[in-house]
Amino acid sequence: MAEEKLHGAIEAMKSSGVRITPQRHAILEHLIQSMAHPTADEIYKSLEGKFPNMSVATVYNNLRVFKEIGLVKELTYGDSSSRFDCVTTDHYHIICDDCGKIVDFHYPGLDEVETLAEQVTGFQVGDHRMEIYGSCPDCQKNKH
Amino acid sequence: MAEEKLHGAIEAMKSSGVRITPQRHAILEHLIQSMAHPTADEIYKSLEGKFPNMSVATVYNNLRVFKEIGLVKELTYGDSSSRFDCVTTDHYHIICDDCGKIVDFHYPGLDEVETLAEQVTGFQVGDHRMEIYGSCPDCQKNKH
DNA sequence: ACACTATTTATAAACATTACAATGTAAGAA
DNA sequence: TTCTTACATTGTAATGTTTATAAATAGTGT
Ligand SMILES: [Mn+2]
Ligand SMILES: [Mn+2]
Ligand SMILES: [Zn+2]
Ligand SMILES: [Zn+2]
Repeated sequence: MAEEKLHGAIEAMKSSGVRITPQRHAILEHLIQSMAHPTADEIYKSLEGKFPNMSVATVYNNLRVFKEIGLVKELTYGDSSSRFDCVTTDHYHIICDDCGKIVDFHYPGLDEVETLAEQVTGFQVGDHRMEIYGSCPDCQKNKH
Repeated sequence: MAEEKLHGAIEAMKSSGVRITPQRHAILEHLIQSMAHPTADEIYKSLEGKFPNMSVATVYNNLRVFKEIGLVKELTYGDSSSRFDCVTTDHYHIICDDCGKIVDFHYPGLDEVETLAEQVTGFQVGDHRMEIYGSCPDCQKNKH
């Protein structure tokens, strides 16, 4: 499944006129295989064995390119680094306050909320963001 | 109304053993009077007439103190500075993609979403965050 | 293989925020 | 009121993430 996704992503790059470089391929591969919503620096570190000379700027540059093509979504947080997610379907996230783990959470889009917000505020609504915070099963055990 | 709120906030500080300094008073006053969810730097700049020697670190320090007492909530954003909100009642925000304006949006808490997330993920949920993005009435006009 | 241009690399810079140490001061005690 | 002292402020340096820049490199169509 990851194979096909990678292949599809490469096709998307080709049809957008974006060159396929070894670094791009590796970053994309890492993103698709990772379930963990990695940071730019985590990607950078995980590839330094394969690409000892790769610059961290390359990771950031390519994540921006992937975002522009729509292959990747950036999850921003105030305190710490952004995390990156291969978009397949729309989904929300639940985040552990204790260890920072991010888990996908599928739930129908909050369309009524958007509609009401439009009526009440006069904004023309385009998007929304929702995240749930709590304690993951592992961290619950380690607490008592 | 702002008067009473400020007074209540000062009482909360007293009972938490937090000293009332002129800088603290002014920062709190600015936060309570502002509808605009200011950044630390905006607060700093707005007070430089009154306190020409105030350090920006003082603003950050005190915003942290206010957060710890529960007088203020921090709204974090990936790209840019945090914004600060005097908490009265729970509410959401709608944010203009074009000019950055933040408007309060009152809506019942998404309790069913939290409950379902708990069941599905095994997390113990404590909180959630939701924001709506779009184009504010002013920016809609300026577009045409 | 060549040419053209996008991409990578290395490094410096930008920016928000925090850490630190020295100085100043709020608030309770005497 | 004055004294005391722990807490607060200030100025500056440091941190961490992300972006900008320019020179070197390499992908792609011909
Ligand atoms: Mn995800
Ligand atoms: Mn608000
Ligand atoms: Zn956890
Ligand atoms: Zn606007």
